[in-house]
Amino acid sequence: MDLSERKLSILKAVIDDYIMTGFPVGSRTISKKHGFELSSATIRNEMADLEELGFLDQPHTSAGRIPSHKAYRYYVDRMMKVARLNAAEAGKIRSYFEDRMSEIEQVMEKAAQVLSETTHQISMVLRPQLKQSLIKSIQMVKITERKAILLVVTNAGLVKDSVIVVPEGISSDYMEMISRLLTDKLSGKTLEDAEKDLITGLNENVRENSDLVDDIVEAIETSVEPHGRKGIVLGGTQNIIDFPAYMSVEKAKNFISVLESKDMLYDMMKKASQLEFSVTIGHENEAEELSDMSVVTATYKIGGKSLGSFGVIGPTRMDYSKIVSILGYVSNSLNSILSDFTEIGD
Amino acid sequence: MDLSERKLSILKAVIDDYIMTGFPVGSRTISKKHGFELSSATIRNEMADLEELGFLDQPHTSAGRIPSHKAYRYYVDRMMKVARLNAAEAGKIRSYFEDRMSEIEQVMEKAAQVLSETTHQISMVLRPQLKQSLIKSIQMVKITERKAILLVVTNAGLVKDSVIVVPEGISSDYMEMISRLLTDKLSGKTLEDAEKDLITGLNENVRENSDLVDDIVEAIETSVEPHGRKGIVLGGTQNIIDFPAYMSVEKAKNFISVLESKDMLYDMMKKASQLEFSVTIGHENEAEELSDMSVVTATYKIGGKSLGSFGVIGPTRMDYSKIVSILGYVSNSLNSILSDFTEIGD
DNA sequence: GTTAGCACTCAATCAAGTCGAGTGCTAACA
DNA sequence: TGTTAGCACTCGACTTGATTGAGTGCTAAC
Repeated sequence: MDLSERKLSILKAVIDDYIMTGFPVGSRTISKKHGFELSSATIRNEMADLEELGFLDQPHTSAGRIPSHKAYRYYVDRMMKVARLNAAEAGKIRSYFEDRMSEIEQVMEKAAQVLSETTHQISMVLRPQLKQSLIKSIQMVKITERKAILLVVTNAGLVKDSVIVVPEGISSDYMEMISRLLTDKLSGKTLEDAEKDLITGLNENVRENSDLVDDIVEAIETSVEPHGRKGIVLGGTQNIIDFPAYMSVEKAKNFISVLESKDMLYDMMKKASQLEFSVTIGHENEAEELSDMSVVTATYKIGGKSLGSFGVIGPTRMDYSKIVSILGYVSNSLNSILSDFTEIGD
Repeated sequence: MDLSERKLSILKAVIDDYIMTGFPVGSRTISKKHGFELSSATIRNEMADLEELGFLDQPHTSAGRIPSHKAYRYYVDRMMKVARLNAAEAGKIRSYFEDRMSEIEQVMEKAAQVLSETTHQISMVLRPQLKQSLIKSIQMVKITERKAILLVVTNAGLVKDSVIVVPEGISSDYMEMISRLLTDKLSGKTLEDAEKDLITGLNENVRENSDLVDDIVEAIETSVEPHGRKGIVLGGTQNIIDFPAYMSVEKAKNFISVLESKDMLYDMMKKASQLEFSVTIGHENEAEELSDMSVVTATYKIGGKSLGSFGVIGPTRMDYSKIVSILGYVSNSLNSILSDFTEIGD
């Protein structure tokens, strides 16, 4: 089935406009906004034809037209030009795939997940502040010809286990040598310091493998500041549709954007990590935006030290007793899991 | 500030009822549902007092009462009993923390995340079907006194890297021996078969360390069927609030529950993994529930073989051209990342 | 084939009216 | 003095009807 040139361009205009705006498109709009040299009446005639052919639908008599499923199909099959992504978007996608999660990171994600699913609220987890943890050892293990796993073990446990590519022909012995070298040089230092040291001090010893060194440095870097974002993991943001105060889509979006900026949450959670439990109700929240929300938090420990907090946020009408008991259980679970990471005895 | 016994129990009844139902609570409700031996009029008097004291609010003159923030605070501080979690809930929480993600799992999560954030739709990623991948080698590496990392390498790359606890006093040499033993015994087999073999065949050799064997079996188990759930990762479910068709909260919840059951999605994605790209619009979807949704999918390869698919789902009104180009880019990224996992040369 | 003109349609919006859950108050009762 | 029945009152939720205006289809002229 072939359409005339003109019908085609009108159809395309309708589809484009509707995809952009979401409102039914009228004949006048087409003739004005899309630069046709035709009057709205003419467009109307053509649109009537397109409707008869099944490409356009009319929600009701006096509304504009919207593309039918058939129109989308036609558009996808025959009219659509697939643009290349611009650099910014491509970069964004790439950066997502570039960082891996450490064991601890994973536990944080799991915690966020389980909290939101059991409480039906939005959950928040503050990542542990690892900058100051001390390195115990660094090991590289060859797993295939050109791949190795780098393990960074600190007094807060295993914080990084990432796959790195190694130059061909490196022996297991050589790797072990490097591992020992790294451990000697860095053990006892904080992750933060280690990062600096590595860049300046290591190159001489393994100059011939500077790519490898770069990979190692990068791995340690991302273990200090994973993702480079504020250290909050959110979970269950879809639960917002259960919040009665946000029946209006407008408000809900607004709140979501508050959550996503994360600054406010970060400050809150940071403060909360002082107290084993905290319940903040409505106006007690410092932030204006949260005056009809409640926040319940608890803390987790790594190596006996309270290193971070987690909790939920939701409407003041929440089942506090249940939530507190869940938080308590999760706190225990986290402490025991995280202490598993930490070795006893030093 | 102390309240009379009766006021207290009325306040508690209001809070409990309101937390349950979400509707303002009337005096009649209290006197009936909560088993008071008082008439509604008496309750009304008490409620009027409680309102004056600031514990109850009235949305408007002729409505029931809702607890004020002050009431919640009082409740949390003085009245609330924190129950112990029942076994089912505790179990659910524990099971979340029990499984770790393999490298590949992580990549899947990242893909879901980046897709939903760039397209503003709900994203779906089908986990690779690994049952049939062949084991290349198995290695255990001691990282601290009582911890080791178990690495399972297949022809689809590294599929599992989990921390396991080992009995005290096991030497690195002994571990290397076990690694070699496992590799000899299992290399060339599929993960599925390996699992069965392990349970029956290995115990004799390392009988004294049956806990260790159990851990290893479990690790391989979860790499075959991670999480034990249908193999779909969802992302960006909060984007549902941007779907105009789901302005009504009722419908939105309904759709979310369709998503969460996953059966339908699983079948769809499984089918989609045959085609490099697919666009399914509106009624073209087999499922009734999705007749006003469109699904766009693409596939990823591991070791040159198309092992899974991913895509987005949203209202038929979506920017197909942009979405297809994003999917294309993600497909390329995934292929190159996943082929990094796979070693060249066998 | 194109366009101006005009009657027509129908969702969206708003005002007025009705309904009913729940209240506060009063007076009687234990 | 505390409790209760009775009743007028309030006000949001819902219904109904009128109004508006964007956009159409059709006709007749160009």
